[in-house]
Amino acid sequence: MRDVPGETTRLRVDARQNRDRILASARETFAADGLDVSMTEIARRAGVGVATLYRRFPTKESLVREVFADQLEACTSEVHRAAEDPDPWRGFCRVVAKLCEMQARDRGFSAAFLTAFPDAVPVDEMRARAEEAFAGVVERAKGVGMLRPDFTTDDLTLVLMANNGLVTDSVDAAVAASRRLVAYFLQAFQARDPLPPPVRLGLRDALG
Amino acid sequence: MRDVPGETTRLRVDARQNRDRILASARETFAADGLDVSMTEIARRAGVGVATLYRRFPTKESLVREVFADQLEACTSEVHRAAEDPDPWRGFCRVVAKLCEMQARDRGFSAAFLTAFPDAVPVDEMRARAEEAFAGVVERAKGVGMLRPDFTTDDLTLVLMANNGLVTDSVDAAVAASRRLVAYFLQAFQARDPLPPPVRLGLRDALG
DNA sequence: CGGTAACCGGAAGATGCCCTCCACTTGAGC
DNA sequence: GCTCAAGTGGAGGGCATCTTCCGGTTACCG
Repeated sequence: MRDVPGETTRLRVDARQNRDRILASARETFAADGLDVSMTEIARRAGVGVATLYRRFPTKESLVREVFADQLEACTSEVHRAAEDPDPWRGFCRVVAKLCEMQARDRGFSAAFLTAFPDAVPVDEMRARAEEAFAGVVERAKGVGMLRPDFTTDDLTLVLMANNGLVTDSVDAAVAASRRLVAYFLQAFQARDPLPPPVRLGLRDALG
Repeated sequence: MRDVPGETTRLRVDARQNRDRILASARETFAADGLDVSMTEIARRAGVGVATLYRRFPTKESLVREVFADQLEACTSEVHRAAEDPDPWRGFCRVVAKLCEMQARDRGFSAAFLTAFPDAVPVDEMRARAEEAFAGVVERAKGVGMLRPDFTTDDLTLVLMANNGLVTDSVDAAVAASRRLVAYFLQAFQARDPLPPPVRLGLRDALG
């Protein structure tokens, strides 16, 4: 009762355990079967009643958001890591491959990321930051002449949506298909006849 | 009453008209909004009661199958046409582009084709015949050195599934995205340094 | 033109989903 | 230990969907 409003209320230990079990169960189930799983089923797998589930997460959307918040965070950190790779092209390739693999491994994630709840605010915000970082990756990869000049950051969305279409029964099959897809994409994205990176020559150098 | 069993019973003219209207309405609605449209809605748009719809098509699956039967036929004929293109690489490119565009234009089609009712028998059968023809296209395109040797016919499924992921609000946006996707794919599929087509030299020619 | 079988539309049954209500239980502080 | 607010589970409300039922209607055939 005496807690600061707006701050997360301290939960009773059993409630805390139930909450954790719910999140774990939801994560697992969403990953395996996508977002079209009933709340009843999630509660059943977590070993709690459906009311317990709804007290913690007032709506299914809030549950989905909570479940995928950290995955989304992992995505953006992956982009930021790529932005700091000393080899711009390698960074670009790695981030594309990594994002696609994450998507392929978790069936619910891509649905949550791309289609399900497009007006989830923190998603959009984080997405915007990631996109900004990705733009940097793109520019650097173009700068060394490895990425084709007509590549745009929107093409990442294209890749992710395409990758999202690779729905299969088993996760392994999805990952394998995704890998091949990414390999094709990266070859298409590579500049036709990659030039050696441009060098900025000082006059001193030129005059020996 | 006096018709050969196993043959399609002759319908009364009003029933025939209603059946046609149902099919037209379903085609249109599935194309625009995908397969997740209620039978009630389809009946409403066709101007008939839902019972009429169910008398003609005992289940939703049967309606979907009937609606997309001819689209599927168009697909396979597209593949066969490509198999007869004098330029193998052009035939290959065209069939990939054409199939993807058809998919992008009709939102329900790709769903019906790839995911919704995977055990629809005529679908599988027709698919098998189309795949056989496509294998010929692939071989010829490889033969002239334009298609990379490690391309397999399964990659067409990869392309179609990827293309299927490009779900957008408007059809035009989907088609545009699909076009760009296909362009990327075709560049990736092209042999790295395409050789001029191999020629079979007879000794007569060589000895002048 | 009349009989009848085929046909029709809308109401209602069955199922599955998200979510709420409420009587009962339990952990936490004194 | 005792109190009681916080927590709990399952029944069921509201809604949407696919599908069936049934009383009234209509096209076909002789």
